[in-house]
Amino acid sequence: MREFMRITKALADENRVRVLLALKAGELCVCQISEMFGLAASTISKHLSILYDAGLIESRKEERWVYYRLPGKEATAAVREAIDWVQKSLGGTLQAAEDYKKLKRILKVDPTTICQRQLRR
Amino acid sequence: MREFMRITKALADENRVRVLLALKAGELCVCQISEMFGLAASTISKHLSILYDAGLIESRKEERWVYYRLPGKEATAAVREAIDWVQKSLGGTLQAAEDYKKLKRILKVDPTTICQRQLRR
DNA sequence: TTGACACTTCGTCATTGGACGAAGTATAGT
DNA sequence: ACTATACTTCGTCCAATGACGAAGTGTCAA
Repeated sequence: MREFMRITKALADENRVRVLLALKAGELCVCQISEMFGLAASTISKHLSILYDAGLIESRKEERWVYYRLPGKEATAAVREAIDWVQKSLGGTLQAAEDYKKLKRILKVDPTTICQRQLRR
Repeated sequence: MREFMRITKALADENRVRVLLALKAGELCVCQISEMFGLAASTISKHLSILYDAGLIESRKEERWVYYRLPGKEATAAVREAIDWVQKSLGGTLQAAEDYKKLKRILKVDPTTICQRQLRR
């Protein structure tokens, strides 16, 4: 029950759901997600920690960056079903399409440039 | 997206999830649910309205009572999958078993008696 | 070793959410 | 018609949530 409620609470925020949808395309670092949503890095970091605590994402540290991704097969059934449900319900929506478009633009540039660009605002 | 978020927010409260589990056993009126959770009728009514707005339950008025139940086949895919996910993830938990036990005791008495009993506290 | 940078944690603030009781609505029984 | 009852709505309270910037941590480059 506790695990399940952590998942439902994690899914009860639109930005976090959009992160899950975006990660379908592959792993992303915090600054890329931050750029994508136009939210402060600290805000994104908090969202990611909530998704992480729910088991909905995994992370990997490489050099200066922390990359987040969807979990593999070691995920619990509840987690796998939650992610499938999100993808199935929203994968084809306008919001997902727009996010994906924006994401592609961000992925064209390497992380270093993206993150430096953020500082200039 | 809006429909989906209404569902996830509705599922982000433990009491509401427990209501969904309880409704697996059949339709229930507000006073029965109120008795089951030991919460004020107004609180339960609010919870039920949130589940209702998300499409996760339906209602039927009969005489003095309003009965709530899980939706039938006319429910959207997102709703059906959400309910299946809840049942599958939590149907076998201790919490669900305890709730079911308490529910059976409540269902033995007819609604009139239950609701009158509440007033005496 | 010093500075830049990616990220996290902390403190603050405004908003939302869940609880209650009181008041309002609708229906049944006398 | 009046009262009781089942539920909903409203107003209020406190706790939880999401946003931010500032400060802290760890890593890389000069």
